Order: sequence, then structure tokens, then C-alpha cells
Amino acid sequence: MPELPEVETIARGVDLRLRGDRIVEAWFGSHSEPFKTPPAQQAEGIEGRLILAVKRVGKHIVCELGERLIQKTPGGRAPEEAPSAETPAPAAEAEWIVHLGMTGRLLVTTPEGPVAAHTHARLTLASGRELRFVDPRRFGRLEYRELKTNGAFAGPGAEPTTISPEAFAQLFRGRRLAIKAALLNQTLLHGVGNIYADESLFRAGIRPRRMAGRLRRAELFRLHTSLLEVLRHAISLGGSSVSDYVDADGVRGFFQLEHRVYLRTGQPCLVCGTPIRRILLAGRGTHYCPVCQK
DNA sequence: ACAGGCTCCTGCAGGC
DNA sequence: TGCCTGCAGGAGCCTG
Repeated sequence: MPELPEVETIARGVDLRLRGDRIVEAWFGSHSEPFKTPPAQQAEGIEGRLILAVKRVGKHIVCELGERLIQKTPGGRAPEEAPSAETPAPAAEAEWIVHLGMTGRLLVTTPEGPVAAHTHARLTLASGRELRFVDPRRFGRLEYRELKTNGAFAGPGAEPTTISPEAFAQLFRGRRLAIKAALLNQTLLHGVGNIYADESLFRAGIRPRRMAGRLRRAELFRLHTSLLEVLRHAISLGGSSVSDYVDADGVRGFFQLEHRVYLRTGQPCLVCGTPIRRILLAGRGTHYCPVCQK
């Protein structure tokens, strides 16, 4: 399931391949679930636009789109170059935002490539390639936004990779819910999902059921450090193990990460040897060491 | 206002 | 062998 490190890896991969390309034509499927913005409006919004950059915001992939070319010119390589030091970067006018949900994938392929089941979007690019959105479970979402109306998409909550320890601790003040549930709440902190919530709590030595508002400052600082470490470690692994993700291969590589508690129910804790325990919390499978986590 | 539970979806694993 | 049930979870929505 894509969380912050996986989304970061995918966004970097798509950015590498699509920056400077142009969306010539957009096709969208008939299922309604993936579309936060109606598909006709998305197609009208993105067709003809230059792709300036692709980045991650929380668990969202944001394609920054520049000015529109009225005339559609399929077939040839996009004449535009990525912005250089001499030419000022063109201003972003709109954003196409992809949320992968549980099972969403972004693929860069040739138009002839076989179309996978559950393909909900196909963008024809000026370079002759296609960007496809595939999502069997349809928990993913596609959205189109114009900057002059909405401003730049900032995500629902705070960014865990840049938040200060003090601001991080402030997020949980007075919160009367389990710290794990608070970590999963995207309006507090965005990008953290089930895996990295469990892993960061283990590394910080904090039980998932502890009430967020009752944690000591030192514990929250420790959690902040652990979360940063686990996210950075996962990004570094994700970058190497799923570098070809957007090409074709799908999810392979996501689960090679070095989990210490996640999905290790009954196996010995790597620190103290106690069997890892599994409980249900906020409707999610939750894994922890009953000895190392207080 | 806030917290917790339900629901959407498909694929897969396990049991009989 | 084949069918059925339950489980997986991000996030929006509803309820208390």
C-alpha cells in the first residue's frame, strides 16, 4: 500500500520521465469512484498542457501543469525543454492530482502496450508515450485544480519530513485518541499510513494504544525522530528497489522494506525476542512489541 | 468539536 | 476442485 516513501519514489520516477512532456489527449474510464473532479472537466482542464514538474504532497502525486497549447500535435517529441538556468521557469497554472489509494499504480508505457484490467485513465503525451492510471480497488482519486481558483495544493495536514519537533509535539496536544490513530489522521500529519505508523512507534518505544495527548514531550520528540528515520530509510530503499515501478512492473519492491513489527505477528522481536503482538486499532491491524513498547 | 465506526472496492487466502 | 467467507486498508461520511 503506497504511503509517503512509496509515493515519493513514484513521484520522482514520473517526474524524471514526464517533465517537459505535454498532455495531448486524455481518456477516462466509466467508473465514477476515481474522479474527485468529473472526468469531462479533467480532460478539458489538462489536455494541451505542459507538464512542468511532478512532486509528492502527503500521499498525493501532484503534476504541475503549465500553459495550454491550443493545437494538438501528437506523434512527435515535445519541443519544450525542462527549464534551464537561463530561461525562467514557466508559471504553473493548474494541477492534476493523483491519489493511489490502496492499489493505484501509475505506468508510463507505449500506446501499444497491453491495457491492464482496471485502467481508469490514459493520457496521450506529445512524446508518443502514455501515462496510465490503474487501480483495481478504486480507492484512488484523480483531481483537477486550477491555481487561480484554489491556490497550490498543500495537502490536508502537516508534512512529516519537514515539520519541526516542536510543531510535531503540538499536533497531539489535548488529543484524546490513541497515538496510532492520530498518526493515521491525515489532517494532522499527512503521508503516514499503517506500516510507518507501526514501525515508527516501535522504534520510539511507544505503545500504539497510548492516548496521544498524554504522551510526554520527550516521547513525542523521540517519535518525531523515529518517524523521520523510518521514512528516510524507506525512501532510500524504495528508490533503489522500485526504480522501474512506473515503467510496468507494478508493486514489486514495496514489501522488501525492513519491517521490524509490521506483519511480524508471533515472530520474535528483533530487539528482545518477545513475540510481536497484533491488535485491532482504529480498524487497522496494529503490530507492536509488548516489552519494548511502553 | 471531536472521536469512533461504517462503507466503499477487488483480490487473495483459508476452510470445508 | 470449487465455492464461500473473511480480511486487507485510505479516507469520506455519518453518528453519538
